Amino acid sequence: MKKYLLEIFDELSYKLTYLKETDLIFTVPAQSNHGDYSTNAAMMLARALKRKPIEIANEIVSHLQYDKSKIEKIEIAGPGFINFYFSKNFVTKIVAEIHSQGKNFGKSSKFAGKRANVEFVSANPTGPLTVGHGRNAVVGDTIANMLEWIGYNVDREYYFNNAGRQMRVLGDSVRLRYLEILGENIEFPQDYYQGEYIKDIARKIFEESGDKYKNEPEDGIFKQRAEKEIFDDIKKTMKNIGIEMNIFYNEHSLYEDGKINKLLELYKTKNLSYEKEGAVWLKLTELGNEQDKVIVKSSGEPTYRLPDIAYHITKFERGYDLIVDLFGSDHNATYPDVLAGIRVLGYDTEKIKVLIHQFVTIMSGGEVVKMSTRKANYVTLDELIDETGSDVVRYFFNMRSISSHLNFDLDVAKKQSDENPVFYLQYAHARICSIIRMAEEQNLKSSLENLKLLQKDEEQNLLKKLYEFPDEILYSTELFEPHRIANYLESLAALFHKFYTECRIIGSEKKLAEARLALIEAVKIVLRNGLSILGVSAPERM
RNA sequence: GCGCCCAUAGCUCAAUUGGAUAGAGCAACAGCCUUCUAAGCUGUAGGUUAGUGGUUCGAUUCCACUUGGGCGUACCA
Repeated sequence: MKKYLLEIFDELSYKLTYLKETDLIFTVPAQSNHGDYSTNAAMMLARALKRKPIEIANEIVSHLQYDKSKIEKIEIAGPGFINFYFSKNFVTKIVAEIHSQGKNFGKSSKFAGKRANVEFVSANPTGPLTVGHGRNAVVGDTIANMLEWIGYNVDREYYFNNAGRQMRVLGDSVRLRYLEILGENIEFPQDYYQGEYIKDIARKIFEESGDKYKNEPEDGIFKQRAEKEIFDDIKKTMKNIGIEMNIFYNEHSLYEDGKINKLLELYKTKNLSYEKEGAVWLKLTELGNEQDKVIVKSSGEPTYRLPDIAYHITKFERGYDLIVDLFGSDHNATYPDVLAGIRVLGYDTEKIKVLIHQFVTIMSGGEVVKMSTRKANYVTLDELIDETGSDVVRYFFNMRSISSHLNFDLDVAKKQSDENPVFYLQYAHARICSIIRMAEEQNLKSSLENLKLLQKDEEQNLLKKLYEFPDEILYSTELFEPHRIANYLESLAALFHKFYTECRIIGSEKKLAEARLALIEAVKIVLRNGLSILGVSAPERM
């Protein structure tokens, strides 16, 4: 429907050239008595043309050439809205389109041939993924899916650091637990990793090698083993919610191939850095930021900024058209420095999209669960998946705007009941599958021959919603807002459930039953496609 | 102090780059299963969109200030 409107307006713009002055926007009005689609173009143009909106609207409508079998009625309403009413017959045509495109329905080629890199999770291997990481993981993977749907070739990338102080503390935590198992009297510092998993790793080393490593330093076997065990665990957790990274980028490699030193030299020769109090500072104030920051400590060790900048430069070197960084609000102060450091070297930072999601609050029994990795007071993502299932986890993290704090109510998530919104969608899909099975038993098959019989409100509303799907994906993706897809699917499922209660299939007149079967098959395709973007399964039975 | 994010129905949240009468789910109340899955549907009730100003044909949306919360504000990442 929208496609047709764009066509006829494009044609009209040769006659009324002022139409080219504004971006034409067609929206689905909240009120059904405002038509199927509506545009505010006349109002938008009013100021520029210094004419009355109603007058412009009248001019547009009177010059518009359109097929009366497609558009039934055009009205001008309110301060100057132009409302379009499509013919019922035309509306039904979407069913055939969905059938022919199948699992590709909703895809767009707008960004075909473009390459995107989505960096997410990026947790250092110091402990299992927590529920806190879960939001990042799920949203990142979903955004990657969405970008694929609009044509991008996407790399999913995990950036990590297995060097530095954090990892030394990790290795030493394991070492102390190991010595503890050997019966030595140890003092375990408060700021070391307190989790049980540290003891598990120490126990494994002991069981395999006895006291062989009694005198090993912390950054030898202990660190290596801890890193491997923890990383394996992280990968397993990601796999459990359907996430597969295709690039793991090690920060350490930036040192090994000299990128860090090269960058440091570059800043120096460009006179963008200076030494003070034994440290190297980047002149960020000259680049418009609030204060200069240290890039190399007086100890000679770089701060995270320098490798972060070097790392992002590799993303440009690797030729991406779009670079997406997703992280939690605790990192919100870091990215302006990194961006400034990259921009000054001539890279187009417009290609970088920084997404910041707010924190997750875990609720259990009406109480807030406080979390800290260091203190080992957390719910792991794996525990959550075990208790609720991957679908619930993915849906909960996807269903809210990332700029909102997310309340994750463990009690609701665990319930296999109508309080849990993911089942509402899956139930719609399962119901459709069930009807199709029943129909088959009665030798009833869907047909695209008599779609024009789909005239009832419940049918028409459902059909109109189906039209919106490709637009919704494109729009949601360009805004990087996965929750819109969840919202869309919920309203589609609601319209289906209404249709289900009002319109019977088995038992209806044959031609109508065939057309309705075709309709619900189309709904099934859209539900399945939408759920697959979210990474949620579409069960055949429930 | 400063920066980013947030404040919408009792609770959790939507609201198409400023649109027409602010919508869902849960909870509450009243109904609907001898017919394709009641994990569903229908109805009732629930709002000064935190507050005050401003911008304009029009503001939940944009701007300023105030209040209340989250996260930052390192020679940690």
